[in-house]
Amino acid sequence: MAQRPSIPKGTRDFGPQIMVKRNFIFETIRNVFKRYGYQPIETPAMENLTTLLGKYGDEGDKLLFRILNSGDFLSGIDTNAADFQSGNIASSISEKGLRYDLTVPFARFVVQYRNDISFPFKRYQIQPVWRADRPQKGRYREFYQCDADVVGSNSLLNEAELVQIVDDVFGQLKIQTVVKINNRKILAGIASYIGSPDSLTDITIAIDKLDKIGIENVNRELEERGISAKSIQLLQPILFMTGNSREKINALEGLIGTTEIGAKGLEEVKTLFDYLDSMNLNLSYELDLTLARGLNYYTGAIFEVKALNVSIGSVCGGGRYDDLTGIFGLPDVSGVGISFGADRIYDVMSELNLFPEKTSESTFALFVNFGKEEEKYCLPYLRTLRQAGINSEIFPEADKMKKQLRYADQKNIPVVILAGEEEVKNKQFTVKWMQSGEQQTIQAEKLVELLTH
RNA sequence: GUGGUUGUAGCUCAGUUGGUUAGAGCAUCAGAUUGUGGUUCUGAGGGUCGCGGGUUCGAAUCCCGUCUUCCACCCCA
Repeated sequence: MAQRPSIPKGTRDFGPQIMVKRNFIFETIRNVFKRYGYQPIETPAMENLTTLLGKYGDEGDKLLFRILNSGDFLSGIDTNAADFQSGNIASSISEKGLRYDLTVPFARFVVQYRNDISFPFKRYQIQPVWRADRPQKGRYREFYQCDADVVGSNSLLNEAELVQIVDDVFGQLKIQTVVKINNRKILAGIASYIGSPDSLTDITIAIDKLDKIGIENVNRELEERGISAKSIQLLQPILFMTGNSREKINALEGLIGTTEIGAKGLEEVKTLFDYLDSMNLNLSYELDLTLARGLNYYTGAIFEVKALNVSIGSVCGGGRYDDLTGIFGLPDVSGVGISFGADRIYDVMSELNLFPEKTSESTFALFVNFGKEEEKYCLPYLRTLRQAGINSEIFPEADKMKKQLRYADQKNIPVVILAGEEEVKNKQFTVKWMQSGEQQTIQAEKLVELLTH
């Protein structure tokens, strides 16, 4: 009754060759995080739904994977009731869900361990998250996020530092990127300026589509969403705004600078750009008013990093959240963070052929196995090589040499060490360099020396 | 969640208006070669034609459902 094995939609297996590359990405990001003084934490794959629900907006709630309660999950539920529908009983039969991102679990963590944490707290976290989205290229249902966050500090220096981290990471990975920067307070200022403070989300969604569908369609959509003609009129100069980041900021001051929240947002952005301008970054960064970012909890700066020259969208995103911990009972702790999408970074690097050839994770030397006596002869030297930090192995059975060399060839092992009857008798090894095919016979005690040079 | 798309050997793909026992290349394994891989030659194994149902004398081929893939919308890493 063997059935064809498979894995759920939108999930993937990773073989050894792929894992070497994935680990390269993880290690690069992890090392940068450490360099900036961030400390690691991990949280469970599943959280209580009360922790997760309502943090990501209606769309986000729909994309949460829910975990069915164990045991008789229908006990206590009237299956004959008139309102017996999935929507109504969902909360009764499921109380846990897979995490949707790392930021919300982190906020929960901070509140829960507030007495053990000294602020500002800088943490990094590299773990998978799950979204019940419809998969596409660069969009998976299980993927890794690499997050760095600072909580307990309002300073915009943190925002600047995160951009620096982005610069370091993508610099090391050799990916060309642009950081799009916006500020929720500016968006709120725009909404307030045009007299529709409650329509902030409608307006930002509409602005976001400007490039795609054009000004007329955007205006029509705003109208359909119930924005008044006067508001739309006031919005036009903002939609048509051109120039570089500084010019846009200056232009905005004459418009939304009159609103309290808009003025605050502009001031924050100016400060951030001042910091960034003094940092000698390699990547480019720009104010992008069309950047809205759906996550509900952002209140200040928002970032999105796009890789240049590829079809895949954003590879990194983040922003400031002033009251995420407040939801869990710890008010007045502001945080700001950034999240690298490892899987998309992988896709970008694949597409652009950016992975380095060399990998330190594979085997360097293989002892060919000629039989029981020869095995015994090799084992102490195998141990010595390993202790010297050389990745090495012995073929586990005395198969044909052809097969053993083939194994080395396919595993890309550069060095093969042969010890047959002759070598054992003379306390020697024959070392074969696979790439050139050259081989040399040396005294056994010279083996480590030869291979470490 | 809405609309479209894809699925034949491990991989990339052929497969005639519906017609015998579904093919090729690459990969795998074995041999040529008992201490030498990549090249070459010879041979072999490997298929519930995504899955389930229907139409038909007969289905990889036509119809319906379902799963999966990719794409657009939505949203996002």
